[in-house]
Amino acid sequence: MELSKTYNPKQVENRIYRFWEKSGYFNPDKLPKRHKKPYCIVIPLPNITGALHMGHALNATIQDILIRWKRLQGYKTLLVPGIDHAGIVAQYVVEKELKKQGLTRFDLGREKFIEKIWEWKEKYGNIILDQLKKMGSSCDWSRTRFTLDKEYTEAVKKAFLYYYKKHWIYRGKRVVNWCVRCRTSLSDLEIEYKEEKGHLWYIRYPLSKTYHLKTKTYIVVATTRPETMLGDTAVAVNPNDKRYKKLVGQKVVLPLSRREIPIIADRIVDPKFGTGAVKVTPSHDLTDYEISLRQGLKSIQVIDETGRLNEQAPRTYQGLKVTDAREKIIQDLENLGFMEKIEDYIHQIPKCYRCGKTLELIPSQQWFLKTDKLAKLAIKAVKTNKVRFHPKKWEKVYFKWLKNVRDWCISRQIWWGHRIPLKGEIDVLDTWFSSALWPFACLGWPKKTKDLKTFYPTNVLSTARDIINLWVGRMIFSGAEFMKKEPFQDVYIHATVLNKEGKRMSKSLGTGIDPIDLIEKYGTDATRFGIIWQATGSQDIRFVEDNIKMGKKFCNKVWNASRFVLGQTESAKRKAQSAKPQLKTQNLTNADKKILKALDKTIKSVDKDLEKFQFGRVARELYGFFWRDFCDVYIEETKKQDSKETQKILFYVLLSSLELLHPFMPFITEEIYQKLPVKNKKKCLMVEDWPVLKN
RNA sequence: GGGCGCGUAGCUCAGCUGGUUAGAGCGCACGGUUCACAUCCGUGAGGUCUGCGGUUCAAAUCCGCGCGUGCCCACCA
Repeated sequence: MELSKTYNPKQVENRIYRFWEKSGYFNPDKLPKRHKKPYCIVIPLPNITGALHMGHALNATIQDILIRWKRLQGYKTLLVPGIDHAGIVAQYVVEKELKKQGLTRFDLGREKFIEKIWEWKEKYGNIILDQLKKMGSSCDWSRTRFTLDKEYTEAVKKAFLYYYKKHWIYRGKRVVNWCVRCRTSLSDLEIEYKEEKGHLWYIRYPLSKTYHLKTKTYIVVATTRPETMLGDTAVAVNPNDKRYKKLVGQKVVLPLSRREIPIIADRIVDPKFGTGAVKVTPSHDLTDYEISLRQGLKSIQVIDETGRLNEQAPRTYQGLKVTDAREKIIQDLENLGFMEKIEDYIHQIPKCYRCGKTLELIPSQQWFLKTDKLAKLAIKAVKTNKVRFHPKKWEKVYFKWLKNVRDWCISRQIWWGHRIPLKGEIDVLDTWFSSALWPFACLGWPKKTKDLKTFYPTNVLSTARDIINLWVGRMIFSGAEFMKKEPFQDVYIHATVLNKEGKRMSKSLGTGIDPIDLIEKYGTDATRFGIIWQATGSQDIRFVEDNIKMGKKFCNKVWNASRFVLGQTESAKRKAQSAKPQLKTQNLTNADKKILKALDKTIKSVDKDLEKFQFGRVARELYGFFWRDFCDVYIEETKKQDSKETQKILFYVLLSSLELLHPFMPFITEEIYQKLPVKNKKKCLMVEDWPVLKN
């Protein structure tokens, strides 16, 4: 039972992973009987278009550390894997494929197109799960769920109809964010703002009684979007603005359209911005829409769903794309003398979070979920400490959104997703509507399954900060509403992985690093250890490969120390050592006592810090203990002392170390364990007993 | 505009509720080992802990302001 001279992760990892899968221990039902108390984590649903990036690698490691640690402690552990159908995203990817053949989804028709996405899903949908396996994740693959599978679809239907009967879902024509490329509405959270250089155009709106410009009988409005003026239905000023007091109630004639519109007063207008007078376009601006509701203004839609000007616009602009219409309108305004001045202006432009296209705001018939009561449930859950954020500061982000939340636009005009379960409806639901149900739907809800009873509520949710509102908040209120219990106790928000320059890793920018490449180069254990080493506090991680190298060297150290102990322990070759030897305290040397004390201290702090999600700190503790205390000091000391006790201690400390290290570097520790002559050996290190304090 | 972070050795970062000569990994210099170590061990150089001010017997650690930097939110058109 000797260990090879060097550790070769490539030869070991696949074999060990298959061995674990065969053991059945990823499945809580197949764990030894003593594993009683449930401990469950549901993984953040990766979407079917996804590939593993460093953020996933970090999160996969974190979740697996927690699960393996609890499994060693004798918990009945379950890590639930799943894939999200990712409505807009998946549809976008497949549409892009079609485009290469010169086709659109409309050429194929709904049925055919959905078939295509399913085909695509079968082909690529499991890639990310395979990559999680490579990371060593001990998910119970027999419980893998897909958010569009039959049972999950039932859960979504049930949830929708429940809200519908409760009158929390309603239909209405509202101004929504609209992507003209994806041809669908988007929720507030699906918008990404991008800073762009633009202009602030100052346009003269002449007073109607004197429709001419010479005597300065006009009011100047400032706008970043002159083309929307065709849909203006008022000009608004602040009620306290003395400059315009006399004009309120009068009318102006809208240039180009030559419609008469009123000058009104509304408190939302900031007198300090621009000229203090703002054009009001209720159909294409949210603030303006709200003004129109307050003031009873009508709404004229001039931009249609394809991003072109419609028949409500003057004939010369009809059919033009928004950007072209803008050019022409600016030109016309200048020619006619309506343009006062133009300033450079940098502002945030709303973009579709998937295709990146600039969004339009247009009035549209959509389904909404009332969120006031649900938001209160979500707030209460955290306020009463039923759900705790780690680090706590993220509560602020959470509360802030929930306190200002608008009703949730849950309908999407795409084809890939859950059909709205009402007669005659052709829209599908927002992907996040289904993922909000994940912690209980993945366990079988609405059926009253054994899993649901055993594992709900789950214990920890570990995820990235950018979906605190998009996902975490919605899971919390869904759980509170449907299960009458919050879906998890602890929410761990892990650090964001940046590149060395401090920029977010991004495939499109070419700044991403593929963890699979690192695994190829250094092995999974080294990659896990290296990335977790940097996961301290909530500080974002500037990824450097040096840490992975360090992880590899550490693996080498663990391997060689094990070889040494195996070689030294003569008796080990003949008979199994007791995992928990009776150590005679009176015969111990100072070095013996010291290492045992250091081990106890390490066990204690590892437990304590894992409870607090201090993963990086634990990695350092383990590293320091094993390399410095055990290898550099104790092993060197044992070369000078010779006794049976020493051998027992060597063996005992090594075994305990392997157990402690196993959650962090599962493969190498399992491989070594398999070669150790341990008395009452378990089938896997994975289900060994977690070390206990000696004193 | 509001909010949240960050700024500690050449690089990436630890340093919890303030208290002995400020730590790790990588890198660097010197020496040793190669009978656990595709290496490892030992020793060492290197930091006015972003700047200024304050609280304190005592501050990298708490407070204020400035500078630099990153992120999130927002109905300044």
